[in-house]
Amino acid sequence: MTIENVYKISNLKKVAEKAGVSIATVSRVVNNSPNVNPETRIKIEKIIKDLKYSPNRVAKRLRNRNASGNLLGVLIPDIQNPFYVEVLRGIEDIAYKKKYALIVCNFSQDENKEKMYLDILQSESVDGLIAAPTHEHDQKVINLVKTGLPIVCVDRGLVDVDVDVVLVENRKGAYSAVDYLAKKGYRRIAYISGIPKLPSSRDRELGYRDALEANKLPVCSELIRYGDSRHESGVKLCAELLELPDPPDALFTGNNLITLGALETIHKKGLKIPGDIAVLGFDDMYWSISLNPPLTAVRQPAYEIGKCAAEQLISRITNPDRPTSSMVLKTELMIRNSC
Amino acid sequence: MTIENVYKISNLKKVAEKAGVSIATVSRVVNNSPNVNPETRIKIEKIIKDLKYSPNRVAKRLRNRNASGNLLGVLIPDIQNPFYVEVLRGIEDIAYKKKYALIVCNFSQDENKEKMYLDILQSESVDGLIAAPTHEHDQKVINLVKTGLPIVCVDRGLVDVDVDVVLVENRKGAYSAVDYLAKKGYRRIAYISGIPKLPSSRDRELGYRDALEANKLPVCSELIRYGDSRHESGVKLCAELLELPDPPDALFTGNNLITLGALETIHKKGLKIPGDIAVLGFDDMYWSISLNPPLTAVRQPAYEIGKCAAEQLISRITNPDRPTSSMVLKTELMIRNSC
DNA sequence: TTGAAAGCGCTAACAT
DNA sequence: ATGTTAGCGCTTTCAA
Repeated sequence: MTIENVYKISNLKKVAEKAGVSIATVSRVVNNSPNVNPETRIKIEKIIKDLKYSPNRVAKRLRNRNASGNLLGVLIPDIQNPFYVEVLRGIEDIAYKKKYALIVCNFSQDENKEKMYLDILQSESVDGLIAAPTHEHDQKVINLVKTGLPIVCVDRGLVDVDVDVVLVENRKGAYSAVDYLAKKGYRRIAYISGIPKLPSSRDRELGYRDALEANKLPVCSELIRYGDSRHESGVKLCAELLELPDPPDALFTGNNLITLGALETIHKKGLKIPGDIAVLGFDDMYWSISLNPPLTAVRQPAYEIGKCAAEQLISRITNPDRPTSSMVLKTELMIRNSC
Repeated sequence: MTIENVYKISNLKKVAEKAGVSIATVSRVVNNSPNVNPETRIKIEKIIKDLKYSPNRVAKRLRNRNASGNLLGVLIPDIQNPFYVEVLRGIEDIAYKKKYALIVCNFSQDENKEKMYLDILQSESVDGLIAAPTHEHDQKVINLVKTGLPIVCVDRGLVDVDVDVVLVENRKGAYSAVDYLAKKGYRRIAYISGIPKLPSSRDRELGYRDALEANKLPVCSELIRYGDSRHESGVKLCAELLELPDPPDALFTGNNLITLGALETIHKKGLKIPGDIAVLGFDDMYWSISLNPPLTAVRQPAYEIGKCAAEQLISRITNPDRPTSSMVLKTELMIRNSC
């Protein structure tokens, strides 16, 4: 393998020189413009191969700020959360298929990072953005939508602005979970909520309340706890619940990180699941079945959420005047042995 | 259209016009060049703020292909593996601190994707790359190193080429695990390896064999199984092991995905841990303690790996002539209740 | 069918 | 201290 084969720094000019044509013609060949003499095309294509020419994405984007640079931004609140990883996988697969590259930005729930990444994404002239904003009033994302940049929100929408969004039926999903618990005979069903300012958390709480009511079970405010969406709040709030004079006999956790935290507490106390306390989590994980006992959970179709979002986004980029739409995907109760 | 005009991004020219100076002067202000009149600077800074000017990263990179565009590439084999997520977190934190943006590319063990992302990264003129190559002979990454692009490898090195690398003591880590098992009295200790062509897998196997020998335990080939690094191979190979005429009394799993798969099989068979079979996994996870029983595991300092790699990379970018180095980080045995 | 040239936004060498 | 300008690699009129 010679050095020339390894270095890959050729550009339009070099190809043009070698072919004895202008860079415009080479550009036309590269971009499959019809107005090229077939013979010229063949000759140039060969040289392109020889020189291992491949277009410089940066120059292309600089030139065509408003055409497609085949670059999408993805803004993720917490890459440690397997839910978002799964969403990302869905996005990646569609992007790969449609030849888009991704700039993935994880802001770890840090609004300063979020702002920085949003600025970078804009500065990089991405063609579009898939984002899970920190909340419905996330002004930074709202402003970006107002610039006209194609954006699709996942998991939560945005207030005061028209934007494509992909959601799941949080309320119904929570209802099905708590209803299942109630029908199984559990009477004191607790709920640990994720960040309460997220619409998804509120909707899940609504579903929880609906199901309690439908099953003629009282809503006890001491059985509802509000955390952030971190592992630690699951640990702590579950402990509080368990130390209640009249502790719950079942626990519905608002998201997977909270579930994991709650499990930690339950195991630490040596409690049996579901004997001492039943557990049902919102968010399934590919290894929920590896838990002991395997966890019953409300599955969000995370991979599909990612796919849909990417498809929506690319469709909007292609056709910016299409009216905004919101997709709502169904959840599924994965029944295993934790309740 | 009007909306787009309102939020139109400003550039050097606009700032220069409004300030009545040349774009060069504005550029000097932006880049903190000393050669600018303090009064001019103040005036320009105000206008920059008013116009919400921020430099266009794409133009900057095109212009300075070899200077710093403050952009790093990260190539990850499997974002579903919590180990890499943790590494990524370490990289992110350093990058954020040093004002580098990241293009994160997950190729999901797909070599075609890997190739595409490598091409994209190069085409995007990243300043440097942190990569976990598919294996030591990964020609695509080797070629990239040969182009002179600053690269740091994590988790595995590269053969035939001089490159910075950040590793952990795989052999020692595995030794400590299996030695612990042996000292606890387990006699038939099985090992499920990850992809055997990875140096890390081989080193862990070496550590396993060392420990067996040191404890005067025979090495039984039927107790060593080779998988890929996926969940499914843990499921399947663990089942094979358990169906042996003389099944193992302890299981050492080569990475976290395999551990999860093995756990799934063990629970499905209704076996007790550690009574029926002890389990010790390579790779700790932040929720290992949420498992039942909490998992004893060899902790790799994944976050630190990411931090070190990012620091190494930035240092190499700053000083390309520094000799290559390899860092080896220590592992830690996290003793819990699964053995 | 092809080429010449402008220009995307920026930096830096050179000039003033 | 400040301005002028070439050029990074590309696409796209406009001309020929």
